[in-house]
Amino acid sequence: MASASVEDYLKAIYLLQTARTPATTRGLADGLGVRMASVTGMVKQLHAAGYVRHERYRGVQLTAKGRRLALRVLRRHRIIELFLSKVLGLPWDEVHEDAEALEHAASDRVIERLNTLLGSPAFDPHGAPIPHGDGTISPLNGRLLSDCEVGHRGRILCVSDKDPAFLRYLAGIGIRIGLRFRLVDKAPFDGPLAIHAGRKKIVLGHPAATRVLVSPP
Amino acid sequence: MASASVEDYLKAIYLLQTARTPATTRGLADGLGVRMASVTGMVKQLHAAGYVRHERYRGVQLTAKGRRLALRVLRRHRIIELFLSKVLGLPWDEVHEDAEALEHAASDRVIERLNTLLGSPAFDPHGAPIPHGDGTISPLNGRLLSDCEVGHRGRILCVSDKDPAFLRYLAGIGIRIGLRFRLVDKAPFDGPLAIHAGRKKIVLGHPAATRVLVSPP
DNA sequence: TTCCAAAATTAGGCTTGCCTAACTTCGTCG
DNA sequence: CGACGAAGTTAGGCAAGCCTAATTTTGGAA
Repeated sequence: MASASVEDYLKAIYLLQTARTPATTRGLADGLGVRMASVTGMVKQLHAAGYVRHERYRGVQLTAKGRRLALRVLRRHRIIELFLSKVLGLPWDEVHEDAEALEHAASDRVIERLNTLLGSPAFDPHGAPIPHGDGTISPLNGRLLSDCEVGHRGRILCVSDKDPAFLRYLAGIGIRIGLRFRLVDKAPFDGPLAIHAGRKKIVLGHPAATRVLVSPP
Repeated sequence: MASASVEDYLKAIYLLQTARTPATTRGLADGLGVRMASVTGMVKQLHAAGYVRHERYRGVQLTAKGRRLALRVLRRHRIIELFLSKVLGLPWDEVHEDAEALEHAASDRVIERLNTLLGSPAFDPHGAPIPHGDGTISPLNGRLLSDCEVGHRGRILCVSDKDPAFLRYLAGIGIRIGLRFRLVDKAPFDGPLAIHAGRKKIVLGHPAATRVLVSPP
């Protein structure tokens, strides 16, 4: 059985790769809240266990085995988030932390029962797809808000679950949204954005905006 | 925050004390599946943290602080067991292990929501009382089957949750039960017992029987 | 092209909680 | 009483995962 740490690292690597950012030592250290030296150490272990490929001074890449485990962890995480939100009635913007702890303690049996109880849902409370039991996952075909042109309209498909205040700010999944202008009109992918979300006008700092997927036009 | 290990030790000490057996190094080592030396080491830590009193070569005793934490852990454990059994539909004799893992990962908030979902239940699936949120617990006024005289009749009030096969064997909480005879008629509290439980005739080895509480006549 | 800051790695250390092996204490039985 | 086996403790070690400090590599800017 993989340790909770190993599971956390694989999940973090998967999430970075999925965001089309290479899984660097720096990125993992920031994402996991540990020092870079700790990441280097754990990466060696993950490599030895066959979970990742690693080229010194380059990032890491999940092997098929690593990806499989990462998706299993992500499945647990997202099913638990949905359970906490839908069944226990916890606010959708506050379930991440609890899920983070429970995902390492819940057995496959418990997870599959929760999945049944929830009706084999396709998405978690933040719009992220729930990996299937067979180790596959359906892609989201939205665009990053930060990649969109000014004037783009759509609906919020998916947001990061890491920051409760940010989640409350965006109001919800499925909300109509429009990109009004970029407050800093420099490079296309830099600086804050102004949007309409529902009836509110919102200004998003870039790091937040990169974590918003909107539906295609 | 106390570690999962600390919580497990305190829970084990509490359970031993409640069974009116002194919490010895041996008893804790057996109950927790570790070596005696490990128990001695951890007991030092528990003492330093103010959870237990300890006299060398005698057992340990919970302080008020230790008892409070033990009851919090036990509350988590029993609420989770009931949830797994009643809401997820896991067999009542198989929920112990999953609860053991989840009790260290579930936040107070999650536990209180589960408690509400379950209707603030008084007993777990094995008939054990669920400690209250305020750190108190209602006593069970039953007798240990192994303490009863031949001929005693009553209902199963509570059984240990540690051994699934044993649980299935006993059929359930509330079942009528009668002590027929002791297979070894030596000292009153020794050797296997023969009982009627429901329609079945059952032979209990002593260690199992000591974990059965029956209602008074 | 060189240089420098950021990224990455190595070396070495700390904590937790477990282990084995060796020793001490306890309590029971002859 | 005395001895012996079980219970308990101490000493020393190990693995996981984190840390800091020192060193190496990289890649972009002057």
